[in-house]
Amino acid sequence: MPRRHDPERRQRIIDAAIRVAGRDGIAGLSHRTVAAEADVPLGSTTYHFATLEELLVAALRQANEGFGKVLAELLPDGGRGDLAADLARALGEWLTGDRTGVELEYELYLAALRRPALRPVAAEWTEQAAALLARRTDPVTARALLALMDGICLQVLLTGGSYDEEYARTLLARLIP
Amino acid sequence: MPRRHDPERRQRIIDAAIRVAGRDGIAGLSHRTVAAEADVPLGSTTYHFATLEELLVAALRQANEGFGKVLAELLPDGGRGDLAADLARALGEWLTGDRTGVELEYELYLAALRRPALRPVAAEWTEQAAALLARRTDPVTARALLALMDGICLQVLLTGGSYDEEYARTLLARLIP
DNA sequence: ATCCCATGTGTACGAGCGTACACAACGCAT
DNA sequence: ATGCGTTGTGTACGCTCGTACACATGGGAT
Repeated sequence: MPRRHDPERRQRIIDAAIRVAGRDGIAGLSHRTVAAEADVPLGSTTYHFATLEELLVAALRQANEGFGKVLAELLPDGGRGDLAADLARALGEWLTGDRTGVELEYELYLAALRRPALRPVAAEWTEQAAALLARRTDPVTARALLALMDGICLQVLLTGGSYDEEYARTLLARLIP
Repeated sequence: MPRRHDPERRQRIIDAAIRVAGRDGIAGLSHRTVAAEADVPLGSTTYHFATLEELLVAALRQANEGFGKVLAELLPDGGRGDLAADLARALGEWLTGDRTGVELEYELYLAALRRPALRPVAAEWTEQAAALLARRTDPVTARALLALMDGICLQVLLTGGSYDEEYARTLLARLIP
């Protein structure tokens, strides 16, 4: 039996959970599905994560850390260029190609509505993003830009339509005083 | 045995489903929970709605119709007053007191991300609201205002914080050209 | 009055679920 | 080497679920 005393067992389970949630949604996440995806026995997931919610929190937190890094790259600090254009481009890169990440992000948002345990994770993400944006504008505008970006993302995801970067740039620009 | 051949049986089931979804979330919605809430036998819900998704669609569609009416009242047609102020006030009335309606609305969004069958329902709601707003501004601005309102709602719901109407009014005003 | 069929009801089945728990294996301090 | 505590594993229990289906019932066309 290989992989006995696997030092990264816990991490492998988290990674598998992210894959499952990205593929089937949070609803498809169970101890069994994660165990199968991670190729570990059922008892292993229950050992490392006593409750399913604990596993969910760990997975979503790690997923969000990844998103934060991406956003930080797309929003260089020194830039004094057109903030609206930068954000619109960032949204574009986020929404084109593999949308797994975005979908997971909004699933976290909306799942947090019903599960208080997820509230802090969602709040962390918002704070982090707001702080990044606040380097280029005032805090109030930063939060407003985030709100508008959230709304635009939702509209794109829900209508299944395509993303119009120029449209987003125009509207974001209106929010910047 | 009362209520045999209940002509409003189907409607009563839908109403019960809305109550259940509002209380426990869409996740808490099952044939059995709805049947119990509606005080009808299990077989009755499966007869009127072959699949659970069918029931979900019917319930959310009806819930959204209600929201549409409320929004129509809050946004009188003739008004040429301060649109941003009107919207901020509408958001306030929506977010204060019983938040069941708002939560259900965003749960619909969430569910629609993963269930294509719900996509049209969510799209309907957006179209309807956009049409209402377009009576007071241009269509592009209308959609942008909706997006920003969605984002603000999410932030309020997730941070569990209180709603600042003046803050919302200021930001909405920036979007109106 | 009779018959048909939409409607209503109860029960059963198989599956997946979270969780608990007894037991196995192994690193490590002693 | 020996014992112990952490880590890993397999199985079982009780529950809820969606769905299917056989049977009951009664309104309305004939």
